[in-house]
Parts: sequence; C-alpha cells; structure tokens
Amino acid sequence: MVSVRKKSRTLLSSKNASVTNPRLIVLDLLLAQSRPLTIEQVLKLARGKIAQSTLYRVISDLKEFGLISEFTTPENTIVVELDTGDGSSHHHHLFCEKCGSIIDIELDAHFELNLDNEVRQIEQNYSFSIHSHSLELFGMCTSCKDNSS
Amino acid sequence: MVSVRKKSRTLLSSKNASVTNPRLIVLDLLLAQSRPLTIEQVLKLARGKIAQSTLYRVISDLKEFGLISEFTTPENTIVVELDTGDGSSHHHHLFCEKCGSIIDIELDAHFELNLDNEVRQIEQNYSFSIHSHSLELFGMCTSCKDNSS
DNA sequence: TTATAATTAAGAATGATTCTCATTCTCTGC
DNA sequence: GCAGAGAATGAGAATCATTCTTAATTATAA
Repeated sequence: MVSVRKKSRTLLSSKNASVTNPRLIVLDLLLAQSRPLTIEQVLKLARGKIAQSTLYRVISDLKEFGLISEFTTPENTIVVELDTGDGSSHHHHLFCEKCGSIIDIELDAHFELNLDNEVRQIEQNYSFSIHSHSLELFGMCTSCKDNSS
Repeated sequence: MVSVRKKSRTLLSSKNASVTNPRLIVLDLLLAQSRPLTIEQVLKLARGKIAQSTLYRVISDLKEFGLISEFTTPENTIVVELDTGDGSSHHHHLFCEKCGSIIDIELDAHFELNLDNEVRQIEQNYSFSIHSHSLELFGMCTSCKDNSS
C-alpha cells in the first residue's frame, strides 16, 4: 500500500507541476477522505497549515492540471473532488438535502448506454454539440431519514 | 392572447401575494423572454427600474411563492426561471460553454421512464430517498459552432 | 379615502473570492 | 550538494455579489 503522501507527489509530478506543501496537503486530504469536500471543509481539515488565499489559488491550479474538479451543490456551495482519470471519473452525485452530504454514484452500464442515446437524440433536436453530462439526484440519506422518524 | 402584464398580475394574486411593481417587472421579463435569466440579465433588462437590493428580495419572495425557481450554471452563476407549475416544470438544461446560453429541454417520455427506473434502483443500492433529479448537458450551441469554424 | 401593514430604495455591512507584493520555496544545472 | 532563476506562498488589501437596515413609499382592505 502506497502512502497517501507518495500518491500526491506522483499526481503532481505526472502533470509536471511543482511539488509544494499546500498542494500536497490538499491532495492528501482529498485522497484520505475519498469524498468531495467544500472549501470550508478543506480549510478546516488543513488546520491552519494553508493560508486561505493560497487555498483558493491551489484549487484553481489543481483544476488546471486536471487533478481535481469542481461543482456546485444545490445550496450553491462549491465542492472539489479528486479527478484521478482512472476511468472512475465519470460518475454522478446524490445530495442529501437535510445534512448536505454528497455521495458519488455510478450508473448501471446499460442505463448509461440509454442515456448516451438520448443525448445523441437531443443533439439532433436542438442542434447542439454535447460533450458531457451530469445527473444530479436530490433526497435524504439513511441517517437523516432515521433521525426524522 | 392575454397580455404579459395581466398574466403576471394573475400569478401574484393566485398566491395571495401583493401586486407590486418590482414583482411585476421580474415576472414580465421571465414571461416575455421565456428562458432562464441570470440576476445580471434581469437587472440589465429592467433598465434601472428596480434597485439591486430589491431584485434580490423580490427573487427570494417569488421563490417562496413558488412562482420561480433557481439553479446554478457550471460557471457558478445563479439563474432564475419561471415555475408555472403547469406540468412543464419537469425539464432539464442544456448549457453552451462558449456563450453561456441556457436552453430548457424535455426528455423523450420513454427515456424518462428508464430514468425513473434507474433512480428507483439507486435508491435501493444507496439506501437513499430520492425525490427529484436533474440532468444537465454541456456543449456548444449552433451559433457558437458556426462562429468558431 | 384612510389607516395599517407590507414593500421598496439606497446605501451600509457582510462574506466569499481574488489580487498584490514581499518573502520563501522548488527545481534545474553545475 | 549548492546557487540562481523562476514559481509559489502568506498576509492583508481590494473587489464582488449578496444581505441587512432604515426611512419613505405603496398596496390592501375597511
């Protein structure tokens, strides 16, 4: 088992990006937590080891390197997640509207084919070139369901 | 053909909301344009007839009345659109990544069934209660395609 | 028409994000 | 391993969108 830190170094090197502490810290966190994190969460988890202004710049750099990606929750909070490009990058999100947790999901392969066909159809109907899509699902997670009963 | 202004009045009355100028202006715009608009666009189209602070409050009021809904573009811009509740409210969005235009789309009914099944399946697999979903498509619109050739 | 309550406008306050620039660190070539 | 050049960082200032405050205006219902 390779250490998280070593993985982070490799990720940066593979993009010819210089290996600096703030970048390593952010990647380490995303690797260790293996879930999408908000800016606020990253900042808190970094425990003062990164300046806020640096965090914003590091995130934008890592995005440019193609190491992470960013999206927005229904509450308009920005969330970052690792984008390792190992094929697991095509996934979708499940949002708990009560506690705000976000879960990465995979669609059934057969359904993903259906979806591609529909996308092809929409390209025709609206004369648009579509290069990517995202399915977002909203609801309530198990623990929130349990606590509200 | 009923005038846009009259429709706006009816919408507000139907929610027992008081009928004021700023609210009418925003509804008029959304009715006339029949497309999602960003806050900035609404402000510009209102040509100084609404104070910026009022616009934010009006939007939040109209949302509470259930007359409009809000979502975020891939560039993290907030967009509002009419939510007339006539059944046409279930639709999805197509984003042009070049010019930023947004198009409402309907999915093929048959595919929408497939989608519902998949959602049911995901509820099982992740033990989540899902109550709504949204499919977002990203690409380039015709005019941007033409201009870039 | 008038009284009451709701709504508005303007600007001040807030909070998140971006910018600036002096200092520090990383990488390359020796 | 070390020096120099260029890249990256940290701290705080600046900016931008959004929210709040308050006095004045407007809508509603008697």
